[in-house]
Amino acid sequence: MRVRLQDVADRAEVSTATASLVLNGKDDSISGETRTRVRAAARDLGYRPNVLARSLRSQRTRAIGFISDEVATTPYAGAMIQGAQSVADEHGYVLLLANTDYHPNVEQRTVEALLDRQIDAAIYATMYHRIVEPPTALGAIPTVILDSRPKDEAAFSWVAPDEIGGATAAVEHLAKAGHRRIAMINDQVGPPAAVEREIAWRTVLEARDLDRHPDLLTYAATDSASGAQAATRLLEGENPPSAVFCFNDRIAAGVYIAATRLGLTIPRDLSVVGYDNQVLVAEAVDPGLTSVQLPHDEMGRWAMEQVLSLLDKGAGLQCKRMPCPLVERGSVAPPGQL
Amino acid sequence: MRVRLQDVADRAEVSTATASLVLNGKDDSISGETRTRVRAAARDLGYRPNVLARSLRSQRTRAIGFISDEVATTPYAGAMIQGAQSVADEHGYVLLLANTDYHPNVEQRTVEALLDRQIDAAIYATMYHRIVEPPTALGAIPTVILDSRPKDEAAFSWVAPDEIGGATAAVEHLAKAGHRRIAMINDQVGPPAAVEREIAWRTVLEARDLDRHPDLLTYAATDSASGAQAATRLLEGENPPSAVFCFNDRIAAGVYIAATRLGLTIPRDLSVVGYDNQVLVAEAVDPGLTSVQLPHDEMGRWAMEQVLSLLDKGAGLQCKRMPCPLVERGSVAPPGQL
DNA sequence: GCATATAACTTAATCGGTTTAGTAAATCGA
DNA sequence: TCGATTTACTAAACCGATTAAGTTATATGC
Repeated sequence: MRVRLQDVADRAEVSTATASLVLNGKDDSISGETRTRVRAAARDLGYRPNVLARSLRSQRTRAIGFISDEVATTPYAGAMIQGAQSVADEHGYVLLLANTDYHPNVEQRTVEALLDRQIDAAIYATMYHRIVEPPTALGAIPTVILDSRPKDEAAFSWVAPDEIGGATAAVEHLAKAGHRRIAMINDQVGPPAAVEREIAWRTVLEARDLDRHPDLLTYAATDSASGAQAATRLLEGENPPSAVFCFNDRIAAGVYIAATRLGLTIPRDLSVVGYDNQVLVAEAVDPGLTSVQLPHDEMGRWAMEQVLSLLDKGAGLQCKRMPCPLVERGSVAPPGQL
Repeated sequence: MRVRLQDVADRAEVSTATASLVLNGKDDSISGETRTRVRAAARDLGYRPNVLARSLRSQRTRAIGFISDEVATTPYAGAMIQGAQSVADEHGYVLLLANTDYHPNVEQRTVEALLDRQIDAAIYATMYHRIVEPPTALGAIPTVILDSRPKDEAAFSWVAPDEIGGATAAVEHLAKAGHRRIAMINDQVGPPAAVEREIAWRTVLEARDLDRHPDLLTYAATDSASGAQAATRLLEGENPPSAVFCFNDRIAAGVYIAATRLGLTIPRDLSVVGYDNQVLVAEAVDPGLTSVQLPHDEMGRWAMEQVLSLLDKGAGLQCKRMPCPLVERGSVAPPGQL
């Protein structure tokens, strides 16, 4: 059986009230002699407070619900949990995990289960950047949206990747290398990330007055096989690009496959930039893939920090676009003389 | 303010005792009329029990601590959390996350924080298969080890990948394709997974009386660049293999890179099998990499099921080697005439 | 007709803390 | 010297449930 405050109080020959006051540092009116006696008793017995009991009384659990659609889809998205978890830990908070499985009923049930456990606040996370509408039950507690944007942007604090910035950096990087025919292979499903990256791509083409032939934009599913198909279309077309900006690294891997099959060498004959900076993919290809990094860890940390400042300081809502840095490897070179 | 049992009782004009009995189905001695009144009141008010209060009284929180060294290293290891989480969810349990950061002090602190919250049991997980010694504090509650083996194998329930089975399947697959010179590139650090996979490789070579030249075994760090170096050594040596079994997919990706640079085509000139079945890597290369899958999701589920049966049925300790199935893609063919 | 069993509740203790209000003794001021 | 503070504690309420032990009215047995 665990040691209770009562046991400490007994050993120090004081009441539980006194023991509690001492151990919580509210001991202005406790004599020094008693203080040391209580502390010694607690130490000797190895006393640890029962957080449940304390929470029941104080109406604060120091637990944060981490609700996400799933944990494991995108490999490095776990870094968001990691980031959030470590900030929570630094402040003596704990993370309660829950999944929605992309299903409103499950979500409803799961959010209620967390609220039943009296979580102080919640992080509503998604494994990829999209537009979400958190369940109304979460209105009862501070909630921060992680890696997505709420339908009503003014109702929540949120953090999402700066897709425009990341994609702009990628395309600028290609343009600065001298490319004038920069194609894009985008996600055919068209999530917000795809829309924004496409806007950025188009904007750079216009700003620098590069080739804007409609053939330069094509779509694929987000796997390497589809990426290879799309790249083949581009490269065998009438106006093949000298560089390709891809929605993600898997598509970019497909571009490598297509290029090799067509006898093209990267980066001599074709430059490629991906998105996500999935190290596993980016380093599995030769030469390494230059890619834009999604700041999962930073977003997770930011979200938790925002949660805590909503809780502690009663701060106001905030939203943040987290920068997506370009990670250079070997897949970009000046255009050749094809 | 949340609706309390007291509010329900008031509305139904009964005591909280009666309300509690009705809502928990222990209503043998409650009249049908009262039953419906209480249930209606609960429904009308949207009553949800305070799990904290219930747990304090019942001494069971239905919370399981999930302690791991880190969350996000190996991309798909998050599938372990996912597996554990979904089983927990099915049984009305919740997961409390904690990290050890591979640091004994952090581990100590973090485990105590979980115990202070009165978790019913714990899963002690690692992001790769190794030998662990969980903190003694965990002796107080049922604990299952996930993706590792305890130093004292009889002291805990545990589940780890069946490395021998997986590696045997991989090497047998190559042997059955007709290869007699099957090399292995193993992890130079030598974790248990590496030791066991090497034993399996050697055993198949002996059982089938294949070439066992010492040059056929070499070591690398577990990234593609090191894999490429090791593969180059093998392929430029005096007795190049016709097939390579790699410790993991990243090394295998390096083998592709080396092969291509040496003008060899996979699988015509060289067959390759990896380990981990990291889809991102396996599909980023051309042809797709045949690989052995680590059963993260299944192990996570098994661990949680074991935890629950220790809790509910007071079952005994168990340990389990989870099968690692071979996933065939296009990197294996009969040996050529080199 | 009276003790006893049963039905249908309620009272109050309990889980393990925190905190407000209160008390007794020591100290102070005039 | 006596009321007013101050010091150093403690008693008891409280958080929101669960549950063992009563309580009251009605039904049953003989």
